[in-house]
Amino acid sequence: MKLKLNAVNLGATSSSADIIFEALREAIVEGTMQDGDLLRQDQIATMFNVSRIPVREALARLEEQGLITNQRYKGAVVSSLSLDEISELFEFRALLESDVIRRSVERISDDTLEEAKDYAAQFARETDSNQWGRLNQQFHYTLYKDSNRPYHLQVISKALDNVGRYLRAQLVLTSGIDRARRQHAGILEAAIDRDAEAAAALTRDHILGASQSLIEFLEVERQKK
Amino acid sequence: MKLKLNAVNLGATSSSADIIFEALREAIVEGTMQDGDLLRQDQIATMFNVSRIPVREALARLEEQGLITNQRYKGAVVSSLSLDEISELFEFRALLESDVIRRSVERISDDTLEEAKDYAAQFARETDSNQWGRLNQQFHYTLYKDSNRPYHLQVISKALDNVGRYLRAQLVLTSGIDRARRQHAGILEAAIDRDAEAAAALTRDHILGASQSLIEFLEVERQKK
DNA sequence: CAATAGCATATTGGATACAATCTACAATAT
DNA sequence: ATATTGTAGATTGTATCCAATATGCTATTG
Repeated sequence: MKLKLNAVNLGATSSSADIIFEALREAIVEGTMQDGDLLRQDQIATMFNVSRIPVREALARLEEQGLITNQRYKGAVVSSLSLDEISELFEFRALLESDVIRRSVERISDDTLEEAKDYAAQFARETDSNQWGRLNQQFHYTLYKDSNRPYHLQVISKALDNVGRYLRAQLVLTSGIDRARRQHAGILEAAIDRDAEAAAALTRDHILGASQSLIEFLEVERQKK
Repeated sequence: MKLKLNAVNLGATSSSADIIFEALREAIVEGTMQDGDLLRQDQIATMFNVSRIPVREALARLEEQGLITNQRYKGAVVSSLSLDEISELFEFRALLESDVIRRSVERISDDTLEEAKDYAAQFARETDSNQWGRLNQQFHYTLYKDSNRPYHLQVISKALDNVGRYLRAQLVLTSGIDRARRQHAGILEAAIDRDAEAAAALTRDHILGASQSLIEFLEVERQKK
């Protein structure tokens, strides 16, 4: 007989290391932890009420992602990116994301379009700047998801993690959010028209435009110091 | 006064975890360890004469790279890729590598061209199939290195790690190595002519061609089981 | 007083020890 | 005989402990 019980796969539960990794990753991506901030193993271990062992495993994975830098016997710091590195990351995203959206729009479903429309609307009306990063990402991701390119999406996601905290800074500039809204509308329209080439070109412009205004902003910002 | 001594940066020395990570990575990429092989922490620890702690950190990093898969309380196995996943990885490489070689050839130095020529010659005359993978990679890398795109190269490198063991299988097919030699000559010629577009197009064909013949090979191979 | 050496403390890297969980096989029941 | 339960050994996850190294302060020397 079939047991009537909503079971969860306990074998797939997260280890402490998984949970700590996710928490630290999010803190870095969201900007809660800033460039150059020190990560003390003991301090993190105490915060999560575990020993340093799982913390170290989480740190090893974060370093592999490029989010932190480890110096033997000295400790780990949140990586900081040079303007050149940031610029390269945006060009990387422009290349990949325009390719992915092209393939996605070619086969996009009506349901996915509805979902994207919804996120675009939420993004347009959201006033809390802390939500912008997440909503922006959800909008774009929705438009990519029918591409059937899981590896591409994973790589895009990692690249986004590495620029997330800088992107946020860019959106908070009022012109940043306004332009993002207009450009989202344009991309969405191209997707609705099933015009894959237009969607790809607009996505590319969207990313490179954000890059340019971010770089200009950071040049002034970093000059100050 | 300046001390006359060739010092090495001891602060940058590798931890045990680094060394174990590299060794395992190479074993997987080179195909010494096969798809589905189990990685026992204790066994690896004994081999390297350390405790399981650094082994676990190496495994955490390998999993982050996608080279192994970890199941809580069960252990780690070398990841195996479906034909779809392999196919996607080659398309990913085609996209990125053609972009990178385009930028690289635009500004390629004579020294770099000489180096590439040398690797192409070595690859053409090499009879030991164990060397093909390495020489193939060195040839391509040389042609990419003037691109000034370190992040792109790093991502390409990781993608290559994930298909390395399959690529090797493809090259060993006689038609694989022959075609690779011809195509390398073509790409090299385009680079010498500073024809970035041609180099990009040929690189793309080279990668997608290898993909197609590999997939055909694996379809037969996997059918057998 | 400046520069250096010596020392104390903090922090990381790794070994050992133990707890949680899995796996395979024996024991038992139907 | 087959299915289920119990148990032992193997393996992983984590805590605790020790060693190696870095950092900052104090003392000493010229």
